[in-house]
Amino acid sequence: MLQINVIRENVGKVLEGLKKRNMRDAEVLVNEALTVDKIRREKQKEHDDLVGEVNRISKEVGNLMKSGQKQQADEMIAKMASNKKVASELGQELLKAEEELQRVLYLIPNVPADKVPAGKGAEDNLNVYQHGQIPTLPPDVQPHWELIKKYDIIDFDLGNKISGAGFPVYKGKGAKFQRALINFFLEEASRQGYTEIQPPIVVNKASGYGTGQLPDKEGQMYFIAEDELYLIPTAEVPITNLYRDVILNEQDLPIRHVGYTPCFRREAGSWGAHVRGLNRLHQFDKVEIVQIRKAEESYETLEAMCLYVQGLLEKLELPYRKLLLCGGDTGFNSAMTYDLEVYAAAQQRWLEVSSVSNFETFQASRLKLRYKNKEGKTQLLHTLNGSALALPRIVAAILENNQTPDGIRVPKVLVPYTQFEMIDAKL
RNA sequence: AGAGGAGUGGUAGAGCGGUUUAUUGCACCGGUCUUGAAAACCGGAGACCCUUCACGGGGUCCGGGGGUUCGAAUCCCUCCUCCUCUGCCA
Repeated sequence: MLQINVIRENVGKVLEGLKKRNMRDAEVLVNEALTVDKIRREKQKEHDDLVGEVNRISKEVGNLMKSGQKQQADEMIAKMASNKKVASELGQELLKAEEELQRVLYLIPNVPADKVPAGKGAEDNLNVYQHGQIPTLPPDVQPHWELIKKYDIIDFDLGNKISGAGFPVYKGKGAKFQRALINFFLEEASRQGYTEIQPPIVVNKASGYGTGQLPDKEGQMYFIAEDELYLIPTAEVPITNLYRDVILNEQDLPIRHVGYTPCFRREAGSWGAHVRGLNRLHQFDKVEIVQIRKAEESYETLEAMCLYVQGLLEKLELPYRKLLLCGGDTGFNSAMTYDLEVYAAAQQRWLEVSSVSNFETFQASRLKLRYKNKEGKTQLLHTLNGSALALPRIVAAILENNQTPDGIRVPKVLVPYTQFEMIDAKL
């Protein structure tokens, strides 16, 4: 959520930034917010002045009562009755204005950073870096959805039976490979100084609002109506919300966390032609890194986090490219996002495996996540996160790129975790 | 899940309708003393909103929400969380 005082003081810059997102009604929303804010401030002042007077008179009544001047007290009470009524009405109006302002602010996305290019969608993203050789595979190369059947490691039919589409069952070496990847990612992050967190995988409404999934992505999360809980779409939600309503001390910073969780996404309306096999799932595993930083160091941190994820891809021997997302493709909450995509040689497609974002104060202002600086002033912090990494497409790329006549070659760095070097015959 | 008890500032813990602008201890910060520190003494300290160039002023906050009252931390309703006992269960 953008802060209203920031919008008020930088209308031009905010509008110019939002233009890069190629969104139609930015100006309308911003103007609406400013109008409601003006009303809110007027009501606040009227209300406070009146309540202040009522408070003063109440105190006098107390004194009169105590000194036994009941009649005079009663007179003052009578005189105050109308003031009280007006104050209560003003209070209602103020509340309404505040709610209205909140509602509008929730609809305004983050302002993209200066470096973010304007653009409509994926075609306008900037390819800023590419690494690794695109593998040349023999003509009889198989896509991963064939390979998982050949070696009986991931079973979509079984998942269909017990749950539904998009809930695969991992079996044998397939299951062990998942576990190996999760452990590898967690260990690598720990070694870099990230503190491991194992959070709940359901969250309440307040957490959904805290990181911005609500109200923007209401229909995209699984919801348990009976207990009013949401299945998390990413570990970002519970981990970042650990710091909701928190004022940190400067010496507590920076905060660096890593966590593994399954992630749940309804993906309503997003199944298309290229969605096969592991490319898109309702439930998948992901290791997420989260950082909380002071404003002045957040962009440096974004680059560092990105380089860390790139390092993981290099250790896994996967060819990848790094995209700086354009305004239109940058998520609602993010000020700047890099996507990392690996090349899956059989599909001959780039698959997004990580998204690393700086949210600046957008989440922090919803979360009320602040720190006390050296001067003793409380300031909003910046939040950042990135996938490090999401498993299914990594698995897809490794299966496709590393296939040999004898089976799938496990990347060297994973062998200590898998305890096997090839995914071949059934276990 | 049922019965009972409890939620107050960083923490412990008083207050249970009107000198509460929330007592006090500890922890914290500043000062005096000291070469420095400790001790002692003195002082300070929260968050949010509105207003002001600023100094300052006003309002809100005692788990959340609602109510009673001229006046609520204090009384009532409701929800949440924690503790004890009982039940159930990985």
